[in-house]
Amino acid sequence: MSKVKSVLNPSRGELLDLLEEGLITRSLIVIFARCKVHYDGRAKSELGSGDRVVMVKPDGTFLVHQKEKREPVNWQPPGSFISFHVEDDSVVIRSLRKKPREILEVELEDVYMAAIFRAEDYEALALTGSEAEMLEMLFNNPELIEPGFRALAKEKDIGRGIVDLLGRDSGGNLVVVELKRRKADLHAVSQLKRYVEALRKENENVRGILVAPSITEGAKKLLEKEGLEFRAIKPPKREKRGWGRQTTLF
Amino acid sequence: MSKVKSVLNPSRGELLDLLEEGLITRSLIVIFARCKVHYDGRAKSELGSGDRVVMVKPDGTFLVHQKEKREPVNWQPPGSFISFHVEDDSVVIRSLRKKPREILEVELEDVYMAAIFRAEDYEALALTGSEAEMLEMLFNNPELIEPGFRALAKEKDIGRGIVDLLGRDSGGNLVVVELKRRKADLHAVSQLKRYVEALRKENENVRGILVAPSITEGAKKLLEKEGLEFRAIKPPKREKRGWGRQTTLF
DNA sequence: TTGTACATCTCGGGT
DNA sequence: ACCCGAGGTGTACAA
Repeated sequence: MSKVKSVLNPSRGELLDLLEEGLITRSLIVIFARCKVHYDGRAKSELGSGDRVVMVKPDGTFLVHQKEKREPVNWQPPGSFISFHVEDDSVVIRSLRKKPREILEVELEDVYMAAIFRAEDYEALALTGSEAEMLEMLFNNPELIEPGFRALAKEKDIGRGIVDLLGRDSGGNLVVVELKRRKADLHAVSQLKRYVEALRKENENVRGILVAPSITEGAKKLLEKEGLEFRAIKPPKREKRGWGRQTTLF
Repeated sequence: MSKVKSVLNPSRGELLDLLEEGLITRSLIVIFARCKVHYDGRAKSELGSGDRVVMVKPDGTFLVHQKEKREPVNWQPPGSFISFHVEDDSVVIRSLRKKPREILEVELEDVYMAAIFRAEDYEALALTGSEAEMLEMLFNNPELIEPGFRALAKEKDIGRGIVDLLGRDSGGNLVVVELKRRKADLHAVSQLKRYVEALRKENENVRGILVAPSITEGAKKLLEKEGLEFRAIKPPKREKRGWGRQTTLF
Protein backbone atom coordinates (compact mmCIF):
# COMPACT_ATOMS: atom_id res chain seq x y z
CA MET A 1 0.00 0.00 0.00
CA SER A 2 1.44 3.33 -1.02
CA LYS A 3 2.00 6.25 1.32
CA VAL A 4 -0.01 8.69 -0.74
CA LYS A 5 -3.14 8.59 -2.81
CA SER A 6 -4.45 11.63 -4.59
CA VAL A 7 -7.18 12.55 -7.04
CA LEU A 8 -7.49 15.65 -9.16
CA ASN A 9 -10.99 17.05 -9.60
CA PRO A 10 -12.56 13.98 -8.01
CA SER A 11 -16.13 12.99 -8.68
CA ARG A 12 -18.33 12.88 -5.63
CA GLY A 13 -17.93 9.14 -5.46
CA GLU A 14 -14.15 9.30 -5.72
CA LEU A 15 -14.05 11.95 -3.04
CA LEU A 16 -16.23 10.00 -0.64
CA ASP A 17 -14.18 6.87 -1.21
CA LEU A 18 -10.92 8.66 -0.59
CA LEU A 19 -12.21 10.37 2.55
CA GLU A 20 -13.45 7.08 3.90
CA GLU A 21 -10.17 5.36 3.18
CA GLY A 22 -8.29 8.27 4.76
CA LEU A 23 -10.29 8.08 7.97
CA ILE A 24 -10.15 4.29 8.23
CA THR A 25 -6.41 4.14 7.65
CA ARG A 26 -5.84 7.08 9.98
CA SER A 27 -4.14 9.00 7.25
CA LEU A 28 -3.57 12.70 7.09
CA ILE A 29 -6.01 14.23 4.61
CA VAL A 30 -5.45 17.33 2.50
CA ILE A 31 -8.05 18.88 0.23
CA PHE A 32 -7.82 21.83 -2.13
CA ALA A 33 -11.32 23.16 -2.59
CA ARG A 34 -13.69 26.04 -2.96
CA CYS A 35 -15.72 25.89 0.22
CA LYS A 36 -17.72 27.65 2.90
CA VAL A 37 -16.97 27.23 6.59
CA HIS A 38 -19.30 27.39 9.58
CA TYR A 39 -18.13 27.32 13.18
CA ASP A 40 -19.96 27.46 16.48
CA GLY A 41 -18.48 26.89 19.90
CA ARG A 42 -16.49 29.12 22.21
CA ALA A 43 -17.22 31.77 19.60
CA LYS A 44 -19.09 31.60 16.30
CA SER A 45 -18.03 32.38 12.74
CA GLU A 46 -18.97 32.23 9.11
CA LEU A 47 -16.67 32.21 6.12
CA GLY A 48 -18.06 32.71 2.63
CA SER A 49 -17.09 30.84 -0.49
CA GLY A 50 -13.43 30.78 -1.52
CA ASP A 51 -10.45 28.55 -2.29
CA ARG A 52 -8.79 26.98 0.75
CA VAL A 53 -6.64 24.12 1.93
CA VAL A 54 -8.36 21.76 4.33
CA MET A 55 -6.23 19.45 6.47
CA VAL A 56 -7.41 16.68 8.75
CA LYS A 57 -4.86 14.94 10.94
CA PRO A 58 -5.20 11.42 12.32
CA ASP A 59 -5.39 12.80 15.87
CA GLY A 60 -8.57 14.71 15.02
CA THR A 61 -6.94 18.07 14.38
CA PHE A 62 -8.82 20.01 11.71
CA LEU A 63 -7.36 22.98 9.87
CA VAL A 64 -8.72 25.31 7.21
CA HIS A 65 -6.08 27.55 5.68
CA GLN A 66 -6.61 30.55 3.47
CA LYS A 67 -3.84 31.61 1.12
CA GLU A 68 -2.38 34.07 3.61
CA LYS A 69 -1.23 34.17 7.23
CA ARG A 70 0.32 31.60 9.49
CA GLU A 71 -2.89 30.90 11.37
CA PRO A 72 -5.68 28.70 10.07
CA VAL A 73 -8.85 30.72 9.49
CA ASN A 74 -10.85 27.96 11.18
CA TRP A 75 -9.80 24.89 13.07
CA GLN A 76 -10.60 22.21 15.57
CA PRO A 77 -8.03 20.96 18.12
CA PRO A 78 -6.74 17.39 18.51
CA GLY A 79 -9.27 14.90 19.86
CA SER A 80 -12.16 16.18 17.79
CA PHE A 81 -14.39 13.73 15.96
CA ILE A 82 -14.69 13.88 12.23
CA SER A 83 -17.44 12.73 9.90
CA PHE A 84 -18.75 13.59 6.46
CA HIS A 85 -22.00 13.40 4.57
CA VAL A 86 -23.69 14.65 1.45
CA GLU A 87 -25.98 17.63 1.80
CA ASP A 88 -27.73 19.59 -0.92
CA ASP A 89 -25.50 18.15 -3.62
CA SER A 90 -22.24 18.97 -1.88
CA VAL A 91 -20.00 17.03 0.49
CA VAL A 92 -19.82 18.40 4.00
CA ILE A 93 -17.04 17.53 6.42
CA ARG A 94 -17.99 17.97 10.04
CA SER A 95 -15.78 18.02 13.10
CA LEU A 96 -17.23 17.78 16.57
CA ARG A 97 -15.51 18.54 19.82
CA LYS A 98 -17.20 17.81 23.10
CA LYS A 99 -16.12 19.92 25.99
CA PRO A 100 -16.26 22.53 25.17
CA ARG A 101 -18.90 21.60 22.61
CA GLU A 102 -17.74 22.98 19.29
CA ILE A 103 -18.73 22.18 15.75
CA LEU A 104 -16.94 22.99 12.54
CA GLU A 105 -18.45 22.34 9.13
CA VAL A 106 -16.78 22.68 5.78
CA GLU A 107 -19.11 22.73 2.83
CA LEU A 108 -17.11 21.58 -0.19
CA GLU A 109 -18.46 23.32 -3.28
CA ASP A 110 -15.76 22.38 -5.74
CA VAL A 111 -12.94 20.00 -4.94
CA TYR A 112 -9.82 20.54 -7.04
CA MET A 113 -7.68 17.93 -5.35
CA ALA A 114 -7.90 15.49 -2.49
CA ALA A 115 -5.02 13.48 -1.07
CA ILE A 116 -4.37 11.11 1.80
CA PHE A 117 -0.99 10.52 3.37
CA ARG A 118 -0.01 7.69 5.70
CA ALA A 119 2.67 9.67 7.47
CA GLU A 120 5.20 7.90 9.66
CA ASP A 121 7.07 10.10 12.07
CA TYR A 122 8.91 9.14 15.22
CA GLU A 123 10.90 12.30 15.73
CA ALA A 124 10.21 15.14 18.12
CA LEU A 125 11.45 18.68 17.88
CA ALA A 126 14.62 19.50 19.80
CA LEU A 127 14.50 23.19 20.62
CA THR A 128 16.96 25.38 22.43
CA GLY A 129 16.73 28.96 23.62
CA SER A 130 13.65 28.49 25.77
CA GLU A 131 12.86 30.08 29.10
CA ALA A 132 13.26 26.66 30.71
CA GLU A 133 16.89 26.57 29.58
CA MET A 134 17.39 30.10 30.79
CA LEU A 135 16.11 28.99 34.18
CA GLU A 136 18.40 25.99 34.26
CA MET A 137 21.37 28.18 33.43
CA LEU A 138 20.59 30.69 36.16
CA PHE A 139 19.78 28.04 38.73
CA ASN A 140 23.16 26.42 38.12
CA ASN A 141 24.99 29.72 37.87
CA PRO A 142 23.19 32.02 40.30
CA GLU A 143 26.05 34.53 40.26
CA LEU A 144 24.82 35.49 36.77
CA ILE A 145 21.93 37.25 38.52
CA GLU A 146 24.32 39.11 40.76
CA PRO A 147 27.41 38.37 42.90
CA GLY A 148 26.47 36.54 46.06
CA PHE A 149 23.06 35.42 44.84
CA ARG A 150 22.04 31.96 46.00
CA ALA A 151 19.19 30.01 44.40
CA LEU A 152 16.62 28.43 46.72
CA ALA A 153 13.93 27.03 44.45
CA LYS A 154 12.59 27.12 40.92
CA GLU A 155 9.03 26.91 39.63
CA LYS A 156 7.87 27.45 43.20
CA ASP A 157 4.14 27.65 43.77
CA ILE A 158 3.37 30.41 46.23
CA GLY A 159 -0.31 31.00 46.71
CA ARG A 160 -0.54 33.73 44.08
CA GLY A 161 1.09 31.93 41.20
CA ILE A 162 4.29 30.13 40.34
CA VAL A 163 7.60 31.93 40.83
CA ASP A 164 10.29 31.21 38.25
CA LEU A 165 13.24 31.47 40.61
CA LEU A 166 13.48 32.16 44.32
CA GLY A 167 16.75 32.99 46.08
CA ARG A 168 18.63 35.12 48.57
CA ASP A 169 21.07 37.92 47.94
CA SER A 170 24.34 38.52 49.78
CA GLY A 171 22.45 40.63 52.31
CA GLY A 172 20.07 37.80 53.15
CA ASN A 173 17.09 39.38 51.41
CA LEU A 174 14.58 37.13 49.72
CA VAL A 175 14.71 37.64 45.94
CA VAL A 176 12.00 36.79 43.43
CA VAL A 177 13.23 36.39 39.87
CA GLU A 178 10.88 36.48 36.89
CA LEU A 179 12.32 35.29 33.59
CA LYS A 180 11.33 36.23 30.05
CA ARG A 181 13.01 34.78 26.99
CA ARG A 182 12.09 37.88 25.01
CA LYS A 183 11.62 41.59 25.67
CA ALA A 184 9.74 42.06 28.92
CA ASP A 185 6.50 44.05 28.87
CA LEU A 186 3.97 45.46 31.34
CA HIS A 187 2.50 42.03 31.76
CA ALA A 188 5.84 40.66 32.99
CA VAL A 189 6.17 43.47 35.51
CA SER A 190 2.67 42.87 36.84
CA GLN A 191 3.47 39.21 37.20
CA LEU A 192 6.65 39.91 39.17
CA LYS A 193 4.84 42.48 41.29
CA ARG A 194 2.16 39.95 42.14
CA TYR A 195 4.75 37.50 43.43
CA VAL A 196 6.69 40.13 45.35
CA GLU A 197 3.58 41.44 47.07
CA ALA A 198 2.46 37.93 48.00
CA LEU A 199 5.84 37.15 49.56
CA ARG A 200 6.00 40.49 51.35
CA LYS A 201 3.00 39.43 53.42
CA GLU A 202 5.18 36.87 55.16
CA ASN A 203 8.69 38.19 54.63
CA GLU A 204 10.49 41.46 55.01
CA ASN A 205 12.95 42.87 52.52
CA VAL A 206 11.73 41.07 49.45
CA ARG A 207 13.39 42.13 46.20
CA GLY A 208 12.02 41.48 42.74
CA ILE A 209 14.23 41.11 39.69
CA LEU A 210 12.99 40.87 36.13
CA VAL A 211 15.47 39.02 33.93
CA ALA A 212 15.05 39.35 30.18
CA PRO A 213 17.08 40.29 27.11
CA SER A 214 15.45 43.73 27.11
CA ILE A 215 12.43 45.63 28.39
CA THR A 216 9.82 47.96 26.90
CA GLU A 217 9.76 51.62 27.89
CA GLY A 218 6.45 51.39 29.70
CA ALA A 219 7.49 48.30 31.58
CA LYS A 220 10.75 49.94 32.66
CA LYS A 221 8.90 52.94 34.06
CA LEU A 222 6.45 50.80 35.99
CA LEU A 223 9.25 48.58 37.24
CA GLU A 224 11.23 51.49 38.63
CA LYS A 225 8.16 53.09 40.14
CA GLU A 226 7.53 49.86 41.99
CA GLY A 227 11.08 49.55 43.23
CA LEU A 228 11.72 46.43 41.20
CA GLU A 229 14.88 45.67 39.26
CA PHE A 230 15.95 44.59 35.80
CA ARG A 231 18.85 42.46 34.58
CA ALA A 232 19.55 42.08 30.86
CA ILE A 233 20.26 38.43 30.14
CA LYS A 234 19.60 36.52 26.92
CA PRO A 235 18.36 32.94 26.77
CA PRO A 236 21.23 30.57 25.95
CA LYS A 237 21.30 28.47 22.79
CA ARG A 238 22.79 25.03 23.28
CA GLU A 239 25.03 23.62 20.61
CA LYS A 240 24.02 20.56 18.64
CA ARG A 241 25.84 18.23 20.98
CA GLY A 242 23.43 16.79 23.52
CA TRP A 243 20.29 17.13 21.46
CA GLY A 244 17.71 14.51 20.86
CA ARG A 245 17.96 11.07 22.39
CA GLN A 246 21.11 11.44 24.34
CA THR A 247 23.30 8.40 24.14
CA THR A 248 24.76 7.41 27.46
CA LEU A 249 28.47 7.96 27.23
CA PHE A 250 29.48 4.55 28.51
CA MET B 1 -4.28 27.21 -16.86
CA SER B 2 -5.72 24.91 -14.23
CA LYS B 3 -6.02 25.74 -10.56
CA VAL B 4 -4.08 22.75 -9.37
CA LYS B 5 -1.07 20.80 -10.55
CA SER B 6 0.25 17.83 -8.68
CA VAL B 7 2.85 15.13 -9.09
CA LEU B 8 3.15 11.84 -7.25
CA ASN B 9 6.67 10.69 -6.41
CA PRO B 10 8.22 13.41 -8.56
CA SER B 11 11.71 13.09 -9.96
CA ARG B 12 14.11 15.79 -8.87
CA GLY B 13 13.54 17.62 -12.15
CA GLU B 14 9.76 17.44 -11.86
CA LEU B 15 9.91 18.70 -8.30
CA LEU B 16 12.17 21.63 -9.16
CA ASP B 17 9.97 22.56 -12.10
CA LEU B 18 6.82 22.46 -10.01
CA LEU B 19 8.37 24.49 -7.18
CA GLU B 20 9.58 27.10 -9.63
CA GLU B 21 6.18 27.33 -11.28
CA GLY B 22 4.52 27.55 -7.87
CA LEU B 23 6.70 30.43 -6.76
CA ILE B 24 6.44 32.33 -10.04
CA THR B 25 2.66 32.04 -10.20
CA ARG B 26 2.36 32.88 -6.49
CA SER B 27 0.56 29.62 -5.86
CA LEU B 28 0.13 27.87 -2.59
CA ILE B 29 2.47 24.88 -2.45
CA VAL B 30 1.90 21.65 -0.53
CA ILE B 31 4.43 18.85 -0.29
CA PHE B 32 4.16 15.44 1.36
CA ALA B 33 7.66 14.30 2.13
CA ARG B 34 10.12 12.63 4.42
CA CYS B 35 12.34 15.47 5.54
CA LYS B 36 14.59 17.01 8.16
CA VAL B 37 14.05 20.53 9.43
CA HIS B 38 16.59 23.05 10.72
CA TYR B 39 15.67 26.35 12.31
CA ASP B 40 17.70 29.19 13.75
CA GLY B 41 16.42 32.57 14.84
CA ARG B 42 14.71 33.72 18.00
CA ALA B 43 15.39 30.18 19.19
CA LYS B 44 17.00 27.22 17.47
CA SER B 45 15.72 23.76 16.67
CA GLU B 46 16.40 20.51 14.89
CA LEU B 47 13.90 17.95 13.71
CA GLY B 48 15.09 14.55 12.55
CA SER B 49 13.84 12.60 9.58
CA GLY B 50 10.13 11.85 9.32
CA ASP B 51 7.02 12.25 7.15
CA ARG B 52 5.49 15.73 7.17
CA VAL B 53 3.32 18.12 5.25
CA VAL B 54 5.09 21.25 4.06
CA MET B 55 3.01 24.25 3.04
CA VAL B 56 4.23 27.47 1.47
CA LYS B 57 1.75 30.30 1.02
CA PRO B 58 2.03 33.07 -1.57
CA ASP B 59 2.50 35.64 1.22
CA GLY B 60 5.70 33.92 2.38
CA THR B 61 4.16 31.92 5.20
CA PHE B 62 5.94 28.60 5.65
CA LEU B 63 4.48 25.71 7.62
CA VAL B 64 5.77 22.26 8.48
CA HIS B 65 3.12 20.02 9.99
CA GLN B 66 3.64 16.69 11.70
CA LYS B 67 0.77 14.23 11.81
CA GLU B 68 -0.44 15.46 15.18
CA LYS B 69 -1.34 18.69 16.95
CA ARG B 70 -2.85 21.91 15.75
CA GLU B 71 0.45 23.78 15.69
CA PRO B 72 3.06 23.46 12.95
CA VAL B 73 6.26 21.94 14.32
CA ASN B 74 8.25 24.59 12.47
CA TRP B 75 7.19 27.65 10.55
CA GLN B 76 8.03 31.04 9.18
CA PRO B 77 5.59 33.94 9.36
CA PRO B 78 4.18 35.93 6.41
CA GLY B 79 6.70 38.14 4.62
CA SER B 80 9.50 35.60 4.69
CA PHE B 81 11.53 34.96 1.55
CA ILE B 82 11.61 31.54 0.04
CA SER B 83 14.16 29.84 -2.17
CA PHE B 84 15.28 26.33 -2.99
CA HIS B 85 18.39 24.60 -4.17
CA VAL B 86 19.93 21.16 -4.52
CA GLU B 87 22.36 20.11 -1.82
CA ASP B 88 24.03 16.74 -1.36
CA ASP B 89 21.59 15.01 -3.67
CA SER B 90 18.45 16.35 -1.99
CA VAL B 91 16.30 19.40 -2.59
CA VAL B 92 16.38 21.98 0.20
CA ILE B 93 13.73 24.63 0.64
CA ARG B 94 14.93 27.65 2.57
CA SER B 95 12.91 30.46 4.07
CA LEU B 96 14.55 33.63 5.28
CA ARG B 97 13.05 36.26 7.51
CA LYS B 98 14.91 39.46 8.19
CA LYS B 99 14.04 41.15 11.42
CA PRO B 100 14.24 39.26 13.39
CA ARG B 101 16.72 37.30 11.27
CA GLU B 102 15.44 33.74 11.12
CA ILE B 103 16.20 30.89 8.79
CA LEU B 104 14.24 27.73 8.21
CA GLU B 105 15.50 24.90 6.05
CA VAL B 106 13.62 21.81 5.00
CA GLU B 107 15.77 19.04 3.62
CA LEU B 108 13.54 16.93 1.41
CA GLU B 109 14.76 13.35 1.54
CA ASP B 110 11.87 11.64 -0.22
CA VAL B 111 9.01 13.53 -1.83
CA TYR B 112 5.80 11.52 -2.06
CA MET B 113 3.66 14.25 -3.56
CA ALA B 114 3.95 17.89 -4.53
CA ALA B 115 1.09 20.15 -5.53
CA ILE B 116 0.55 23.79 -6.37
CA PHE B 117 -2.76 25.60 -5.99
CA ARG B 118 -3.71 28.97 -7.47
CA ALA B 119 -6.19 29.80 -4.76
CA GLU B 120 -8.65 32.64 -5.23
CA ASP B 121 -10.28 33.91 -2.09
CA TYR B 122 -11.97 37.23 -1.46
CA GLU B 123 -13.80 36.38 1.72
CA ALA B 124 -12.83 37.26 5.27
CA LEU B 125 -13.93 35.53 8.44
CA ALA B 126 -16.93 37.02 10.21
CA LEU B 127 -16.61 36.12 13.86
CA THR B 128 -18.83 36.86 16.81
CA GLY B 129 -18.36 36.31 20.50
CA SER B 130 -15.15 38.30 20.83
CA GLU B 131 -14.12 40.57 23.65
CA ALA B 132 -14.53 43.53 21.29
CA GLU B 133 -18.23 42.71 20.93
CA MET B 134 -18.54 42.27 24.67
CA LEU B 135 -17.10 45.76 25.05
CA GLU B 136 -19.48 47.22 22.50
CA MET B 137 -22.43 45.64 24.28
CA LEU B 138 -21.39 46.99 27.67
CA PHE B 139 -20.50 50.41 26.35
CA ASN B 140 -23.97 50.71 24.82
CA ASN B 141 -25.71 49.11 27.80
CA PRO B 142 -23.69 50.23 30.81
CA GLU B 143 -26.47 49.23 33.20
CA LEU B 144 -25.43 45.63 32.50
CA ILE B 145 -22.37 46.31 34.66
CA GLU B 146 -24.56 47.64 37.46
CA PRO B 147 -27.52 49.99 37.88
CA GLY B 148 -26.46 53.60 37.55
CA PHE B 149 -23.19 52.84 35.83
CA ARG B 150 -22.21 55.34 33.15
CA ALA B 151 -19.53 54.65 30.53
CA LEU B 152 -16.90 57.31 29.98
CA ALA B 153 -14.39 55.76 27.59
CA LYS B 154 -13.28 52.49 26.07
CA GLU B 155 -9.80 51.28 25.12
CA LYS B 156 -8.42 54.20 27.09
CA ASP B 157 -4.65 54.48 27.29
CA ILE B 158 -3.66 55.47 30.79
CA GLY B 159 0.08 55.49 31.34
CA ARG B 160 0.23 51.93 32.64
CA GLY B 161 -1.64 50.18 29.88
CA ILE B 162 -4.94 50.33 28.07
CA VAL B 163 -8.14 50.11 30.09
CA ASP B 164 -11.00 48.22 28.48
CA LEU B 165 -13.78 50.35 29.88
CA LEU B 166 -13.79 53.41 32.12
CA GLY B 167 -16.90 54.74 33.81
CA ARG B 168 -18.55 56.14 36.90
CA ASP B 169 -20.91 54.48 39.29
CA SER B 170 -24.05 55.99 40.80
CA GLY B 171 -21.95 57.29 43.69
CA GLY B 172 -19.62 59.18 41.38
CA ASN B 173 -16.71 56.80 41.88
CA LEU B 174 -14.38 56.15 38.98
CA VAL B 175 -14.73 52.54 37.82
CA VAL B 176 -12.21 50.53 35.82
CA VAL B 177 -13.68 47.54 34.01
CA GLU B 178 -11.51 44.73 32.68
CA LEU B 179 -13.17 42.33 30.25
CA LYS B 180 -12.37 38.72 29.50
CA ARG B 181 -14.26 36.65 26.94
CA ARG B 182 -13.40 33.50 28.86
CA LYS B 183 -12.76 32.46 32.44
CA ALA B 184 -10.67 35.11 34.16
CA ASP B 185 -7.36 34.04 35.74
CA LEU B 186 -4.61 35.55 37.89
CA HIS B 187 -3.30 37.48 34.89
CA ALA B 188 -6.62 39.24 34.47
CA VAL B 189 -6.67 40.27 38.12
CA SER B 190 -3.10 41.58 37.93
CA GLN B 191 -4.01 43.54 34.84
CA LEU B 192 -7.03 45.13 36.51
CA LYS B 193 -5.01 45.84 39.63
CA ARG B 194 -2.34 47.61 37.57
CA TYR B 195 -4.95 49.93 36.06
CA VAL B 196 -6.68 50.60 39.36
CA GLU B 197 -3.41 51.45 41.10
CA ALA B 198 -2.36 53.78 38.29
CA LEU B 199 -5.67 55.65 38.45
CA ARG B 200 -5.61 55.83 42.23
CA LYS B 201 -2.52 58.03 41.99
CA GLU B 202 -4.68 60.78 40.56
CA ASN B 203 -8.17 59.88 41.71
CA GLU B 204 -9.84 58.88 44.91
CA ASN B 205 -12.37 56.14 45.25
CA VAL B 206 -11.42 54.09 42.25
CA ARG B 207 -13.22 50.77 41.91
CA GLY B 208 -12.11 47.88 39.76
CA ILE B 209 -14.52 45.38 38.24
CA LEU B 210 -13.51 42.22 36.42
CA VAL B 211 -16.17 41.15 33.94
CA ALA B 212 -15.97 37.62 32.58
CA PRO B 213 -18.15 34.52 32.21
CA SER B 214 -16.41 32.97 35.22
CA ILE B 215 -13.26 33.16 37.30
CA THR B 216 -10.66 30.72 38.60
CA GLU B 217 -10.41 30.02 42.33
CA GLY B 218 -6.99 31.60 42.69
CA ALA B 219 -8.05 34.68 40.79
CA LYS B 220 -11.15 35.07 42.93
CA LYS B 221 -9.11 34.95 46.13
CA LEU B 222 -6.62 37.53 44.88
CA LEU B 223 -9.43 39.73 43.60
CA GLU B 224 -11.21 39.77 46.94
CA LYS B 225 -7.99 40.30 48.85
CA GLU B 226 -7.36 43.36 46.70
CA GLY B 227 -10.86 44.75 47.17
CA LEU B 228 -11.73 44.33 43.53
CA GLU B 229 -15.03 43.05 42.19
CA PHE B 230 -16.35 40.44 39.78
CA ARG B 231 -19.38 40.38 37.50
CA ALA B 232 -20.32 37.24 35.60
CA ILE B 233 -21.19 38.20 32.03
CA LYS B 234 -20.80 36.10 28.90
CA PRO B 235 -19.67 37.48 25.54
CA PRO B 236 -22.67 37.90 23.23
CA LYS B 237 -23.03 35.98 19.96
CA ARG B 238 -24.62 37.99 17.20
CA GLU B 239 -27.10 36.35 14.90
CA LYS B 240 -26.34 35.88 11.23
CA ARG B 241 -28.09 39.09 10.29
CA GLY B 242 -25.62 41.94 9.91
CA TRP B 243 -22.57 39.89 9.18
CA GLY B 244 -20.07 40.38 6.42
CA ARG B 245 -20.05 43.42 4.19
CA GLN B 246 -22.95 45.34 5.60
CA THR B 247 -25.01 46.96 2.88
CA THR B 248 -26.03 50.49 3.69
CA LEU B 249 -29.77 50.42 4.10
CA PHE B 250 -30.52 53.39 1.80
C1' DT C 1 8.92 50.59 14.55
C1' DT C 2 7.45 49.93 19.16
C1' DG C 3 4.11 49.02 22.56
C1' DT C 4 0.05 46.81 24.27
C1' DA C 5 -3.39 43.28 24.73
C1' DC C 6 -6.54 39.62 22.58
C1' DA C 7 -6.91 34.74 21.01
C1' DT C 8 -12.33 29.63 19.35
C1' DC C 9 -5.15 31.09 21.52
C1' DT C 10 -2.40 25.92 21.93
C1' DC C 11 0.40 23.25 24.83
C1' DG C 12 2.51 21.13 28.81
C1' DG C 13 2.96 20.41 33.69
C1' DG C 14 1.16 20.20 38.08
C1' DT C 15 -2.35 19.13 41.63
C1' DA D 1 -10.77 18.31 35.58
C1' DC D 2 -8.91 22.82 36.91
C1' DC D 3 -5.17 25.98 37.33
C1' DC D 4 -1.20 28.31 35.81
C1' DG D 5 2.14 30.19 32.64
C1' DA D 6 5.18 29.75 28.32
C1' DG D 7 5.23 30.45 23.33
C1' DG D 8 10.32 31.04 17.86
C1' DT D 9 3.45 32.58 20.24
C1' DG D 10 0.57 35.26 15.88
C1' DT D 11 -2.44 39.15 15.03
C1' DA D 12 -4.52 43.67 15.05
C1' DC D 13 -4.38 48.32 16.35
C1' DA D 14 -2.59 52.66 17.96
C1' DA D 15 1.06 56.07 18.87
